[in-house]
Amino acid sequence: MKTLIVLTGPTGVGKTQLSLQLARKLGSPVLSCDSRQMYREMRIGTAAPTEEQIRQVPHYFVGQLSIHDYYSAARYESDVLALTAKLFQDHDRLLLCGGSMLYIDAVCQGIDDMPDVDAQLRSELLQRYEQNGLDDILAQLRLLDPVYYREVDRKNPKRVLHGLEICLMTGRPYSDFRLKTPKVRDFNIVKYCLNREREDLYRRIDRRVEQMMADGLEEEARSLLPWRHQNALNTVGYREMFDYFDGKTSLDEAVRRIQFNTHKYARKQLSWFRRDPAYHWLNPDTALDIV
RNA sequence: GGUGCCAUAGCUCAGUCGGUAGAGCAAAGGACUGAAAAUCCUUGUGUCCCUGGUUCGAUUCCCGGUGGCACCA
Repeated sequence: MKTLIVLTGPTGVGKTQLSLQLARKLGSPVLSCDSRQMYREMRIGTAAPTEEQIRQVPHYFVGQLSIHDYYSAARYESDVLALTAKLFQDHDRLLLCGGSMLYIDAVCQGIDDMPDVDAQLRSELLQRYEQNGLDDILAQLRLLDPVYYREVDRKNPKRVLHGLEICLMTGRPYSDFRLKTPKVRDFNIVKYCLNREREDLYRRIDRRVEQMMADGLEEEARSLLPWRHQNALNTVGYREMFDYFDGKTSLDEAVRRIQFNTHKYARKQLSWFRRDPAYHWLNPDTALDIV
């Protein structure tokens, strides 16, 4: 039986470093699971693996997209499954490493079958929401899908909007598609989550942000400014720089806010991982012997 | 040395016409199925700088002290 080893943990905990060592030990490439390192224009601000690191160990799903491309957790699921089907032919164990929670779950449990969102419908609904407010959207969702209306977080525009999108696109209630039935994979999955003392983690994050600045985050962000409204750029490290370019903050403030927002993101990741009892929790400094 | 202003949550500050106080940020927890580094929800007891006075009652008013800032010498 083939095995997929999932290595995750909050941002800045040391996944990349460990994944290189583990991959070498396993003789596996790294299947990256980071929804932002996939964009080739965003190397510095996402702390993507360097060319040198990629030379040491082959990586998939790093820099394969442009910020202008549409992508989603569901596409990631099918891309990864297609790849593992191929790679498992001459590997017994493969390493999947990254911190994008939903993407990990998409691979491990699957995502219910549902049509891709139509870009035009999305922008129309978004405009309607901005003009008329969420109540207008909610009212229609209530008519078209009372089941989801009851369950959904009615204060969360993204959830509400997406529910209505699917209803309008398919003519069927969103809840008909949203079955939440876990898919069974034809390989084993072993899940590891790295963690550190909170203070230690934050210190590493803060230092990493300073390193990004030294590596040219400001220039990278400035070069992407014309496309700031692309979803890919709605990302910690870029938004704060855009605010700085707008004159809303000083550069020092922008850096501090990147650090704080990265702390927040790390906490959010931990809260997701804690919920999943399948994880084995590891200290990054002593984790090498798991394989 | 003189005068003025300030001293309240980890930080920046608001406020109490005298009845022991609240925002933003930080921090902490949670939700999460095609935008997910996104989006959304919850959590605020702190010698209100110190001593004394007035008062039933002072963080609030008054005297003095300490520290900071500004201006004048």
